[in-house]
Amino acid sequence: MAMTDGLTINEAAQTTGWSARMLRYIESAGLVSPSRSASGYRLYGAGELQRLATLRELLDRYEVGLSDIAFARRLDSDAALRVDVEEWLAAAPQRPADVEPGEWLSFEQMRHQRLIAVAGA
Amino acid sequence: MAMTDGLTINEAAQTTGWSARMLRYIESAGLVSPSRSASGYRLYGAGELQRLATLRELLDRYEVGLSDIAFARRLDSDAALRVDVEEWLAAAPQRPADVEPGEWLSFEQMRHQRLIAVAGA
DNA sequence: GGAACCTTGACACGATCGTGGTAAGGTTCC
DNA sequence: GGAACCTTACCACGATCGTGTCAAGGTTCC
Repeated sequence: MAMTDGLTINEAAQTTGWSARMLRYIESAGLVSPSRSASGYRLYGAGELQRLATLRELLDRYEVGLSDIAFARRLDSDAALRVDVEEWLAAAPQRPADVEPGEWLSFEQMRHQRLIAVAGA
Repeated sequence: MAMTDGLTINEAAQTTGWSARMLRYIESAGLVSPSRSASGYRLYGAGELQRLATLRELLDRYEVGLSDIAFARRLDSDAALRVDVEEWLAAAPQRPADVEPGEWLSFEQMRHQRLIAVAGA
């Protein structure tokens, strides 16, 4: 079976500027996972090549790491994580001053308090 | 002048379970920035103590790193970065098999047409 | 004025990230 | 059947992350 369904890893490397080593690494990070031929060869289609090109742009333009994009992907797929991170970030750096020092609110309590504050505002 | 506006760094460390070293590190990561006394001492108020406690919960519960939360914060404050990351992640979640060029070209338009041509060859 | 804090800066260390190699073995093509 | 690919699995290396510790100096409190 000829591999007409996409580029092999070295062809994809040539095309995108990534090294074959990095293409495997990017796959292990869960960012770009090409399909496989019957015998296990990676086959990069137009979609994967596009993603690899824009991934490079993304990293260069914003000076972020692959692990950052991997975390963003995790934020996208794990709703509970996303909500908790968002709520943590949303917590005001300054206090409404009605919190008693000494007893910390759990996430659920904090969420409840914030909902009350929003509803009452 | 007595520091009645908050806990000093070692008091905050005692209270939250973080080490004083880590409180400075967390501040350097832009996650929890206490106010300062006239002479430069960090003063942790109830809000900061709350954030430190929930930060620990967040890291433990999801096994994420401080750098991940710092990146989430950056995502929150940098709209352009957020949009570009979101669009990258949305481009091809999993195995689109055969993608129509018109679909994903909407992101970063013409610049990639050369790539697409090569991929199609 | 001394003890006990606080500050920034530095050195250190294991763990992980981002890369590159190499080795041992299977696949494709001619 | 051999050249040229591909696979996974390792070793290595500098850079950064998450910590601790220590030094040199300023501040607070008694």
